[in-house]
Amino acid sequence: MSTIQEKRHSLAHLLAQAVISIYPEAKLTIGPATDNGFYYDCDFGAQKVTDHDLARIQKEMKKILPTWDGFTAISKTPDEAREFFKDNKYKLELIEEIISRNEDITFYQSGEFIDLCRGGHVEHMNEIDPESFKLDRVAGAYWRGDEKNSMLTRIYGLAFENKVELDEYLVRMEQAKERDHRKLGKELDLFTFSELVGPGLPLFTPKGTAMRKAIISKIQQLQSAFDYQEVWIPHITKPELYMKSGHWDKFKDELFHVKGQETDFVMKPMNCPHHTQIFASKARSYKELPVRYTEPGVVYRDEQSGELMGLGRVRSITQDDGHVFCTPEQVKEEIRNIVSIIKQFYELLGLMYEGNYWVSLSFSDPATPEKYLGDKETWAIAEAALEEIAKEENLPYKIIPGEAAFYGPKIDFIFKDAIGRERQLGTVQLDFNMPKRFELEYTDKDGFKKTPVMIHRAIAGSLERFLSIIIEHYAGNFPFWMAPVQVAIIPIGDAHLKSAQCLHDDFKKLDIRSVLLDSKDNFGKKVKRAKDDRVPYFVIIGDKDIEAQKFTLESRDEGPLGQKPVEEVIELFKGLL
RNA sequence: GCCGGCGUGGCUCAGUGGCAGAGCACUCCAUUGGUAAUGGGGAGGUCAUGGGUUCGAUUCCCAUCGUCGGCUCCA
Repeated sequence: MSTIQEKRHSLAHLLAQAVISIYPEAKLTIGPATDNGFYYDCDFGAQKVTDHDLARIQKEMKKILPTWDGFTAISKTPDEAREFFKDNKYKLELIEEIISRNEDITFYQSGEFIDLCRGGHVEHMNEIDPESFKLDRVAGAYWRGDEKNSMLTRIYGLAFENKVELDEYLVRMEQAKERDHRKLGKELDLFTFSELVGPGLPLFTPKGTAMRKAIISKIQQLQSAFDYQEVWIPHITKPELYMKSGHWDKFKDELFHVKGQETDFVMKPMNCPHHTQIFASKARSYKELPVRYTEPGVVYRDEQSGELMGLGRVRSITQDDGHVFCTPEQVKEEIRNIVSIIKQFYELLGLMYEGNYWVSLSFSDPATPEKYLGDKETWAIAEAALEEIAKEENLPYKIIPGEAAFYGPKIDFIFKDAIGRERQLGTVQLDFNMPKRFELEYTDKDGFKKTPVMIHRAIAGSLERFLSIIIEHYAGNFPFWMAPVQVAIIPIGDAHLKSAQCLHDDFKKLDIRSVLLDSKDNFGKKVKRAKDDRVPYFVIIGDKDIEAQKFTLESRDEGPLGQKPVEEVIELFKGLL
């Protein structure tokens, strides 16, 4: 019995044959299996292939499928291979690479169709259920993933063991759409975009802003154990700041440039260089280290328009940023403290459990040293330190070369989102380079000036991206502390309005976000509004409650909780903050 | 930025080469109600924007903008 990946890869061959029989001029390139199906990248030349053509191609695949039995390997000499694909520059490029690696060149034949392929197919095509796959969409993809190359047309197919599994997948995708943060953001009135303001620039409504504040203050609460000091910096700077930090060479094209009357400025795309200048503002002693600055700062990046996606990728980004300046001896403890904040925060959100997250030790790529600041030895020390901590903290880590920031290696926390996609959230970054470039120093015990180490960290990362993930994670059913509206107060009739208003005022004094549903809607409609808004609790006030001097309480997650005296309601809510 | 799809009241969507439609939301009137939509009226749209074809374009064509799915990028 063949594996699902072998089936998927075999379907890629079938797709290629279907493409060729409909578009004989098309040039095939590569066609691998993916984790939900397969694709084939084709060069259709001037011919335009769109989603509307998929049905026809799929029909052709189903027509060819029963005519194939298995895959026969054919060995070819380099010259035979070159001759076979003499009209296909993509395959020729692949063939030359295989030759240069001294590997055998294999072709596989199925039916009339022959393709360059290293293998991994089903033994017989009758293992493939014709109802188990479906062409999904067309997309553009650069040849070899390089944007300098020409763009090919990629045809994506979905494929599973059988129709039931395929249908289940399609249902899961439909369900994912239901919790899409863009849809829920609109329904729950959390944020909006304006064509006048521009793409990638989200505007947060009062409700969305309440959530942002709740998240920021939760992080502040968790980090308060570690003596962070809040700072504030302007949103623009002279470009010289980034020339000195090293950001300029790498990112100058992605900065927003601001033309002043006499001097030109740029919008800050990150906070660290500004923060170094606060550290540098006076002489520092080893006695005051570590110095820990934090700021929920907004940065601006001119992201490519095609990259923007709801709150997932924006041009105005709020970072729950923090920078620690410390001695080399203090590095490990500081990083451990940050890891502990990240752990607490994501445990609270129910994301931090075995199997749902992993840790990327994002290291430099030795093959491309020009991408990084500083010398090899410093990098080796920094990377060794991070790995040591990851081991000591028992983090499920993998070393990912080439994922480092240009100034230092990172510990990135990667969580699975609502539909199983991996999303990077918290990050700790070790930086020996920027302090040197900014000539930061402190006077050590021995009276000598020394360079501090800088640690960059973010708990939520980008607040916007964090929100997009958390909205989908909870499907809008936010925990009490984060919910934009925490309690809905529902008076049954006008006679109960006064009492409802009193309770509303009590909540306000306690910083509990309540809403009083005092419209003329009838009771059922008010209940519907509270439920539609996914308010965690609602309180009902009617004759029975006023008589009993209690309130009827209902929880979104647990259902009716019966009548409670006001003190008990308030105690319950305080406990949830 | 690149490849492809899609743009109709605030929202969700019908519809058509010949007067622009519904439900929800909004507003007004009546209804005074105990767990998911009370009834009736009203207002609201240059059919994304700009060109073109046509007697006539929301509808067909082109461009721009926005958005969605990918690719590339991500300090």
